[in-house]
Amino acid sequence: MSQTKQVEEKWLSLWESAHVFEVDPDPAKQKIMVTFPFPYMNGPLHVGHAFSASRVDVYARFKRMQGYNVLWPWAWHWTGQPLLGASQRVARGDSEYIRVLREVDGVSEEHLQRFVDPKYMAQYYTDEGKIVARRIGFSVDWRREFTTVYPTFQKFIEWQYEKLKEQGYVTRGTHPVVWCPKDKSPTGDHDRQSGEGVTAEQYTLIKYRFGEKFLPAATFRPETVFGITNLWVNPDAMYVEALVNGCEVWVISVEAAEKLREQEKSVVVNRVFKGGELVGKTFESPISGEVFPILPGWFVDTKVATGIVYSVPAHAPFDWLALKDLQQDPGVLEGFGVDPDMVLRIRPVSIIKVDGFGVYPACEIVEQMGIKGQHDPRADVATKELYKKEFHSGKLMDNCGVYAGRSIREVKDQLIADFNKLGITDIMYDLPEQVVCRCMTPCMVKILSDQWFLNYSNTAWKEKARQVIAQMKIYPETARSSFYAAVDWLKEWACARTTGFGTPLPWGNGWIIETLSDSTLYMAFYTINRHINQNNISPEALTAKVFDYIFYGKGDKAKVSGESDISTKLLEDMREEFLYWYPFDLRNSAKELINNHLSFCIFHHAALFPPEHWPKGIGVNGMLMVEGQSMHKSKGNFITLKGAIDKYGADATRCGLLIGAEGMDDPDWRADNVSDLKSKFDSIKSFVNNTIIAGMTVSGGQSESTVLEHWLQCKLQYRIEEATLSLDGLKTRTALQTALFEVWNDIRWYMQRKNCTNTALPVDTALVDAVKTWLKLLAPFAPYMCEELWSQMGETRFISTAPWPKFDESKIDIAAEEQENMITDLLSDTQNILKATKIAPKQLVFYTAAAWKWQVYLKILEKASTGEAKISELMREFSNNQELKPHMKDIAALVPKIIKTTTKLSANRKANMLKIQKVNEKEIIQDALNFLKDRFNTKVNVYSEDNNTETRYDPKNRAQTAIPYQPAIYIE
RNA sequence: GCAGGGGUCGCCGAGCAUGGUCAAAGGCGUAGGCUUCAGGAGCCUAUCCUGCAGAGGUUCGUGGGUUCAAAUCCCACCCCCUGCACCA
Repeated sequence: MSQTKQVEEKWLSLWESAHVFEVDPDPAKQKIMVTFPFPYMNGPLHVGHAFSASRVDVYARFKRMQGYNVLWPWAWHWTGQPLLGASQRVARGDSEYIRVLREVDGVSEEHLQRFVDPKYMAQYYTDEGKIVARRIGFSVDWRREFTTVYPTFQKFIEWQYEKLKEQGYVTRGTHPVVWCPKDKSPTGDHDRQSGEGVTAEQYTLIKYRFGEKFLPAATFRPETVFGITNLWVNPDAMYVEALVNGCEVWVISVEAAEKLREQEKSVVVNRVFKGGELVGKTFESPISGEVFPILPGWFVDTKVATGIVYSVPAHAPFDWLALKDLQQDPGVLEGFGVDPDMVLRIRPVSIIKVDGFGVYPACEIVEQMGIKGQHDPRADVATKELYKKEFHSGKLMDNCGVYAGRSIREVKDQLIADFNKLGITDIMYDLPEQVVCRCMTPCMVKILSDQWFLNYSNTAWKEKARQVIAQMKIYPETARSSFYAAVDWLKEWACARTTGFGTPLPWGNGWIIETLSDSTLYMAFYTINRHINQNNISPEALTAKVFDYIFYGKGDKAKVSGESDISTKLLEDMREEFLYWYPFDLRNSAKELINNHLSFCIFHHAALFPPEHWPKGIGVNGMLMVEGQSMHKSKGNFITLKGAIDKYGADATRCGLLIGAEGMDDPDWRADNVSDLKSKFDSIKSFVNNTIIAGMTVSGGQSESTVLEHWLQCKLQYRIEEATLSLDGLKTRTALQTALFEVWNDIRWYMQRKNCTNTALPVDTALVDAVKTWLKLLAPFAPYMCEELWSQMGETRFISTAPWPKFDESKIDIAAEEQENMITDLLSDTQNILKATKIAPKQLVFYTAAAWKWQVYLKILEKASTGEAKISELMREFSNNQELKPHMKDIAALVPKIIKTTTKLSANRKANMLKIQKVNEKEIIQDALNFLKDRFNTKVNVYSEDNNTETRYDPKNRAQTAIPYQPAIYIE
């Protein structure tokens, strides 16, 4: 077993046997409750789950170290259709699916056999999931675990839905769905063989009068009815005359008759015939009463809508092309009894004025694009482009009745409503593309009647949901607008279906609450489920009155206890536990859930809980990519969490995920980066062991407390501040970067400056403290490594519960900071010169500025930080100064130079320099001499400009160019 | 199409609210050096272009504009991601 794995197992079992993450209410402590949407158990946990959940865990661990009582519960989602579908695919022997189960999920043959039972499958993944969720180090209180098919949980859901219904949030209605006629069930994306993402589109049927009968022509653009010239039917396809809803006879395609039967229409076919029979006859527009001919259109696809299409050649490229073809080749009309002259007389009727086009946009665009005929594929492109333009910028012309002068955009909905009222239109749904069910049956649109909805259209409910958002923290803040947009946009949501796992609607016959609708309020259930699990409370005992008492404090507890067989003590405990933990402080998930799950959660809390129990914070993050691509089992880039931990260990996996992104950006999992991270952790381990722990034994705790130690401690304070602020804002990436790399860089710089890299030299207590702080800052991210090193450094308690470092103002040492700033500036200036001159140095000499220059420098700084440094003003002041007077000639040259360099300084540094006043640069450089020698691998000397010229080595007379904080440099 | 979020120096990414401190943090990669029996790791240095003295030039999706000054503000355009429903 690898060392990493040993360490992981060791600490996991120590945490668990010490019950570190099992938390009960503690009135003495402030609480934090964090949650992560329960994962759906039709497959193993993967690195995508781990990314979102790791953010939760890091936050939980951080808050725990800050002294909060932190609850982080977990559960498993079994509700819904996919588990059944998956199980059926195994039962059916779907070889591709089974291959994936074997190779990606790593399911053994023995288990696979039993996957024909969906519950077995779900239990398998749940068990596996729990093992990896523990291994990755999630600090979960497992006593509160459940799956959504637990009868006790279902009692909670029943209670929730009864409440929603009481308050009028549940409504009934009809809804079009993509439907598999064989399964007799809605076919969601997951159940489809092909046609993913396809949804029903609504056509307007304009019922043209055809004697006593009707020709319902389907369109998305009913406004074009004003520009009709003729109808198209496919002369070779089969049509029917059918009695629709017992009152009207419709002429439609055979396929359409089938489809309309599923759309709440009774359709009785009287007669079947060939479309050619219709050609040459005439019909009447219901709007104008005008009479038009029926012409042959072989392009008409009877599988689409009604198979009857009306022609608007002025605005529809296809219609124009088809008409032109007929006019140019009248021969095809033979045998239909159509007068070719009549066809030749047909002229487009323009009804829409659109920018960039003349009277007949369709004719123009066909001309412009050089489209040859109706079979030219670009005809489709032209159609799309023209439709778009007309919809957005088109205005209806005078021949459009009451709609004249209005834009299509603003008038469309009104027009459809008006036509409906007049009874001249109907609606029909159809699929824009073919959809095939997993059972290989082509799907159609069905209108489900008596469907149950959650009425998210309810304006009062929306308003309440907005209030929930307003009082909540959103991480990152930029996502807030998405939540408001989601609340505005949500409308009726079908909350029940007839198949799959889940809780039956308490009042509905055979309806099961669907999966997104049973995941909205359950966070409250975590608070009490510990008691339910531990006391084996039966589902029967969990009556509505029990929940009313626990969540609302309603009713007399003695009476409730008597009726439910739950002791009053237990009832009280549950009530208190709920009140203690609720509301949750953070719920974190991927951004794709904003529009459904997370918004539903907001809605349901708004509906059922008072403001004091409304969610306090929601976090969203991007979608995990793998090597730059979205992760899919089918793409072969699917990474299970188990696989990742086995390969890189828990710490590197966590950090590899979190270093990828924060905010709404999509993190990218790159195997190379994760293994780099793993080896980085290895070197941290060896650094702590070989340098720090070994050094501690040599030195036995010496403390030098030089400026360098102060500098290290000071820097650390900034890192603490940055990491703490970042974590409070759930900026896990910034926090990790600070905790890992920035602190590391500080420590490295310290080590270099002390010339104590590598070997087991004595280490200063300041360094030991710094390393301990470092481990604490890293502990939420890499808990296993940190526990291990923490204990190796002699600490006997868990780092997981050690106090989080606090920013300590007293450790800020601006003089130390400026000293090191000066050294780094000197270093980079020298290197810059070396690079430009390409000199191989024999000797380096630094000259620090004369004392009088400091007076000048500080005066300029003072001026620059309060306002503008004016040269003339400064010169006047300096010439009045007796000490400076002798240097006026030099000062004249110096002042503009200093002004230039000081403008480059940050306001913060200027302020610090002013506070410190003059520093002894020579001494500082003197102290850094060994370091500088090392760095440049040559002799280094330092002189002060004040020194006597004779004792100073300065062959090129550089010393005079020295400026405070910018010593002159001479390279030999 | 609609809604929300984005486009930064080889890559990943900070910065943009509150314009100047920005050739623009940090990480990765690459190159050179040290260390090492060797490999790896570690440590150091460099990494837009130019430059024999700490400097200059050209960059932040594209094109305009505001300003003494724009990665940052305004306008237009192009491109990418997420969602668009009965499905987790």
